[in-house]
Amino acid sequence: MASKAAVPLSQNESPLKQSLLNAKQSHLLDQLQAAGHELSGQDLHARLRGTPHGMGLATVYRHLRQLQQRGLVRCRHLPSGEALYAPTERDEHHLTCVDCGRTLPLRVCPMHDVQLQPQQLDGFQLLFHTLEFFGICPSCQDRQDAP
Amino acid sequence: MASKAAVPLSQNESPLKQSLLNAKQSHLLDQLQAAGHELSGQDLHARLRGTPHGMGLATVYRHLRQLQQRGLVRCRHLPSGEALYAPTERDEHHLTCVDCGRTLPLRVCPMHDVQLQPQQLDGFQLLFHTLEFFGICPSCQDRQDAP
DNA sequence: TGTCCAAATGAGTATCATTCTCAATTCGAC
DNA sequence: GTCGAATTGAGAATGATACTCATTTGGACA
Ligand SMILES: [Zn+2]
Ligand SMILES: [Zn+2]
Ligand SMILES: [Zn+2]
Ligand SMILES: [Zn+2]
Repeated sequence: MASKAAVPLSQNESPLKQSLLNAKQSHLLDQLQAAGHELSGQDLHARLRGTPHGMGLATVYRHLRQLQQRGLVRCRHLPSGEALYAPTERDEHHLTCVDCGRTLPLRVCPMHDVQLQPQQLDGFQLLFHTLEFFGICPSCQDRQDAP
Repeated sequence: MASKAAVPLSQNESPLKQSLLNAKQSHLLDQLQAAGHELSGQDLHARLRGTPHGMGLATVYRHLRQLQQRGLVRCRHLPSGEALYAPTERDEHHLTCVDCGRTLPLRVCPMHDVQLQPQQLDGFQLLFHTLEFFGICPSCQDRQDAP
């Protein structure tokens, strides 16, 4: 993640992002995009500490909420209750073991081309979705069969 | 606890349910099915208090976890962090406003007939899924347009 | 450049759902 | 009835997130 040539805000920066985000929000989004995987609020706070873009924990959570409200970031909750954040542009979901908690990323989003009926939307402007699968992983299946 | 001859457990009781659940777990599941909508752990504890099926909060959460591990119950987390539980047999999902939090139940599950590729499952035994949509409700759209 | 106000910030504190601890109780087998 | 194992629940601990409020920042304006 180190760096992309000093260009703080990436090239794929959208007009939306430019017009609506302040510097700290952009840094959070950059961090999430660069990480390549989900991060918790605490993770983000820890990663930015010491860098020129460090910010307080309260600010991290405040901006994560706003990024969600703009549809740029989505979060899911682990069974532990911890919330993990990811950019919505990365349309990834997971398969999680209800027993040991092991998590497996899915390569494609099964909702990719499924459309919600406009009548179901009831006027809502759709921003993003969360989709998670739960099951029992192979090793937990074995443990259950022969304990 | 009181009696079981009296058939407190409903007629739709499946073999799975009979063989794997104890009395308290069945009462929790019955309560969730009877409610017709999602309930939090606190809700369940409050509803059962005073009835012959009352149980401690710790027990409620313990059994909710086990019901999830058996694939009989699923939960989703509100932005507030509160977890809401529902029976997996009720395949319902929601559309939630990221601004005011208003929630709209969807009538049908868009994943209903979408199948996950076996190769994606990597040996997992699939139990259930969670799917939630997020957007901006009509009244919050208005407020944003003309503040 | 100096003054002003509104918005943004963050250290510390509060909240609150969930989990943990462990002594007491219940269950089941003999 | 007795004994060990499993279940239970009251209360305390945990931990992520939200809140408070005094301070800082930033830009408009003179
Ligand atoms: Zn597992
Ligand atoms: Zn998706
Ligand atoms: Zn709204
Ligand atoms: Zn569904």
